[in-house]
Amino acid sequence: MFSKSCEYGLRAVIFIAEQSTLQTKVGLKTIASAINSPEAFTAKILQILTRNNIVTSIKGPYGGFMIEEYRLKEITLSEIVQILDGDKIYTGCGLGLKQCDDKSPCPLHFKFIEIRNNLKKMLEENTLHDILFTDTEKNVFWLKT
Amino acid sequence: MFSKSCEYGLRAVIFIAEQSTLQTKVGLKTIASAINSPEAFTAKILQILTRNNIVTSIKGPYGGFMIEEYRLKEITLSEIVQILDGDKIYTGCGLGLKQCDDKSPCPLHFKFIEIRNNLKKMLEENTLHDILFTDTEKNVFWLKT
DNA sequence: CTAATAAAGGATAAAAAGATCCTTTTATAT
DNA sequence: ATATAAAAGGATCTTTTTATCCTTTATTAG
Repeated sequence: MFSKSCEYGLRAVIFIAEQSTLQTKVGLKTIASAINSPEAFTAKILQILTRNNIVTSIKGPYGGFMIEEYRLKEITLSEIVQILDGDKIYTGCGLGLKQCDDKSPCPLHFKFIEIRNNLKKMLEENTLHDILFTDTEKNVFWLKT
Repeated sequence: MFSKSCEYGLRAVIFIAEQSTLQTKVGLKTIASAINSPEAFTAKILQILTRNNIVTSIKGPYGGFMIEEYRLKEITLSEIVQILDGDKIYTGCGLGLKQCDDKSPCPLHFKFIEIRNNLKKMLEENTLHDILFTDTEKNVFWLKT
């Protein structure tokens, strides 16, 4: 569904968000080991997320990554996915046709947009805050990757 | 959503199915140009689909690919997707975690399985026959890739 | 000011997906 | 039987994605 970059990105952001609610800033090593992702690759993804103002980074000793409290209710999963995977997941045809829309639909078009709209809706409706506070086993799942 | 192989495969199968209802067997060149896919790559995909008894191939002059009439109501989109992309689309965690299920769910788990189940249901419920006969502009869309 | 720490960023490498080429096998018409 | 047409299959190449390494920049404590 999502690229590896996007999966790592989402995991990283959710983890950072979680720690941020505890007023804790986290470094790359901590993040990568918590979410079980390759460190250097995760660094690249965090750079992108930093440039796109999803996370805030602080350089130097005692530095790390964090997300401002007020941003938790603003940032949606959709934004993160769009930054890391673009919008092909929202706009792409199921059969990969360039020209496929309501006017000239592929044979799967109408069945497909239904699914895609559900996904889109879900990603747009869920902010980091929502994800953190409907988590059934908060802070626990990370240990089981 | 799907890999390129799977997109080409679905397009090829739908095209072959369409032609098969007209009692017409089609060759690789015809298929690749109709569905706008790379010929040699499409050949590989058709090999896989032949081995998996989705399409029937006939070698030699006047050969080509076809789908038996009675198979049209049996073959679902789901089968084709599973053959070409495996079942990660059905079973994989949205965040890419190995261990993620109802018992130890990732933070997106319950929101995700809803989407995935919709997709699964759609692919399982639609046979080639269904796709062919709910196509709004039958035989036309291929020309517009 | 210096040493140390941590993120940023450039360059490169490895793996996977996508695509092509060429030879072999099978079947058909003449 | 032979020439030909078409799919099967092996080998190889290209591109994209995933991943690593190393140098530079920024920040902090002492």
